[in-house]
Amino acid sequence: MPGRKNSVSAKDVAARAGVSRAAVSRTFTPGASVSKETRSKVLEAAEALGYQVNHLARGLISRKTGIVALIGADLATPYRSELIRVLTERLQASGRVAILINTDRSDSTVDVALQQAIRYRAEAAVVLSGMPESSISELCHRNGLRLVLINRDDAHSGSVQIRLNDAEAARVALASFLRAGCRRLALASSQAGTPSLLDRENGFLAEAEKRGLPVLCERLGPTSYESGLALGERLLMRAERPDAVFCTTDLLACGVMDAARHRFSLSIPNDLSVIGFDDIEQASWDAYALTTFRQPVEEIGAAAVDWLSDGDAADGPRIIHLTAPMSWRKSVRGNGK
Amino acid sequence: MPGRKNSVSAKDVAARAGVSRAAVSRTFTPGASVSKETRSKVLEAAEALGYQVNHLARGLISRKTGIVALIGADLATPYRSELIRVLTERLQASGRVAILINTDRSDSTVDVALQQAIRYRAEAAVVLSGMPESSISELCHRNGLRLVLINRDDAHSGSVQIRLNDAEAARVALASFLRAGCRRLALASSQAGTPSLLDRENGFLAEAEKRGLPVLCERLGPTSYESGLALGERLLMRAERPDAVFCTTDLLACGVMDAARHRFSLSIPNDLSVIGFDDIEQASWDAYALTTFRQPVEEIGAAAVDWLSDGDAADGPRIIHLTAPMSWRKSVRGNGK
DNA sequence: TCTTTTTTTGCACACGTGTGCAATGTTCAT
DNA sequence: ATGAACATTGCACACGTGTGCAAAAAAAGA
Repeated sequence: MPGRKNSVSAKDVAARAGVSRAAVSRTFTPGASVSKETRSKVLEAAEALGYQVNHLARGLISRKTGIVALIGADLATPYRSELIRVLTERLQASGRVAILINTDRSDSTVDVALQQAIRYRAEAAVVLSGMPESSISELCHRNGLRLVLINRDDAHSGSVQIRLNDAEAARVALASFLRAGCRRLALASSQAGTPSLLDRENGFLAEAEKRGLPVLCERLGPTSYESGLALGERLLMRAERPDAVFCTTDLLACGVMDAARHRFSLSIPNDLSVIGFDDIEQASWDAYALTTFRQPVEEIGAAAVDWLSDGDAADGPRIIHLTAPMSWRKSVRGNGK
Repeated sequence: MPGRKNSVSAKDVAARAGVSRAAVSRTFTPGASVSKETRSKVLEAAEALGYQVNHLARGLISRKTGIVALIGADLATPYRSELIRVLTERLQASGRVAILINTDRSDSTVDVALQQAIRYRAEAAVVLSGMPESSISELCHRNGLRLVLINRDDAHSGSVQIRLNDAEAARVALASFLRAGCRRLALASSQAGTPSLLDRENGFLAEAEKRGLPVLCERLGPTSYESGLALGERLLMRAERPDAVFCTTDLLACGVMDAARHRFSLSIPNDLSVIGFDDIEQASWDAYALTTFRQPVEEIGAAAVDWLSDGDAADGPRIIHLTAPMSWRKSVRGNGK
């Protein structure tokens, strides 16, 4: 009588098929020993009753829940949402399921998110932003929760980091500006101060200093379009106006470009060259045609899921390095050669 | 010895605190009867061991998993990702957790997504796009999975629909064009043919017909920026070029605007007025300043989560109507009055 | 046909938790 | 001091599943 209670269980199916409950369990367990005959009887009964294996109970006994937590802030941001799309797709393809946990920008909420992941016995947590406190990281390790840290540093045991060549990309950006004939350089960033942002900032500044070039530098607010607008206004109001701005994020770059065009009537790239980072979808829109560095989201997703599937192949901390290739469009003078 | 196995359980905590396992369970169950003294002993031991309640086991026994599935396609789209952000936030605030399931645009993948939701004994599934087949919908009902359908029609028992005043908004768009002095009207939409898109299309066309006005009508591809570009080219190549385009989606509108500006050198709103729908973030960017209708995402999220919390207050099918207010910017001539 | 090998099946236990029930300990009014 | 009312605690069962183990059945070999 699975009728009006809640959900139908293996016992119900077994009763209807006239077999033991174990036979039902084995039918839905790949590689278990069931005869063709009972298998088909079970499948028929399951179909008729609308039976679905309870993954919670299965995870309870087999210690494999198939759950992976995605933890991050600013989930609706273009780059972040794209990354989430890729990760969920690849996790599903590998038979897992993603739970999505929203944090604000404070690190402490990352900690409570991780605790939530532990409560649901997630196999792993992918941290997209913010840094777990090291004590929590230890807690995760003790509870068998593996950690994937994207664009963070300072990993602990039982976790991977996935990192990009941020500093290198920033150096390429600088070289591109110089090749285009730009001389009054500027750097625009947010105040978020995440490791990847810092690498981009420092990469750009260090290279400029090595070449003895001054850089106009502004940092402002969160990483958003509005911050970009404000950054653009601040930079372009300066006495000697920059003719090239490296923005540590495409969102900032879009804001800077709009400020230049609509509030200073400048033409891009004639009056101002701009380079961003992330290659969000809007960067390819005609209104921006932004030269930028492409986040290798597919590769990041593949690397993360592959590492999860590797079992305990490498138990120590690991670092995976990926590269963000330049995507040349029309926001910098010349053709990039 | 919780040491090197997997995770620490209530039994371990009980042993360390010198109490029964039931006491541990009660300590972490709000409203259960525990003395101050044992409670603190338990909490101390739990802290020391890094104990986290196993929500899977808890859900198994109490039939309340706290899991809600979000199911949809095009997860990285601005409107979709914003909705997901709101839903995850509100679900978390109500003590639940969201699992995110990606589908492609075919309805059959929605069905397998729902089965996945059942397997994890989700309390409810929020369907953001695509339509579950009615047999699957029945399966959900039988397994106690409640359904929230956003901008779909044809609901079954034990489910809510959340719908917008799409047709009404389309009529307002038409009226705004006329008030601005536009006469050569056009409609741009994708071929997705979802209920909300159809309502917007038909609302616009029906109102135009009632007033005896012809409408240039194009439908093309999926709902994306690229489709908008192509739609813009098609419409603006016509012999008598439209001076107003209602786009059923902001993404389409952005494409149409860029086509008009960068491929036909038209000025907006002087040569062409544009109205969109959704109010994605980019609509407010200076490059677009798009007049559009705001998706009440916060209200949608609140309505969905409230309905979940209502228990079985209303068991029959329900429909919640929300309105999308107009957001007046600068892509239509005049000031909207 | 009889023995040996292999496959299939059911029983029973385990996973980690919530909770009814009875027993025990505590408070309070009389 | 005594009984009643009450708070606290432990036992044991239940939730739905996977799987080792032994029994049974089937297949294979002689």
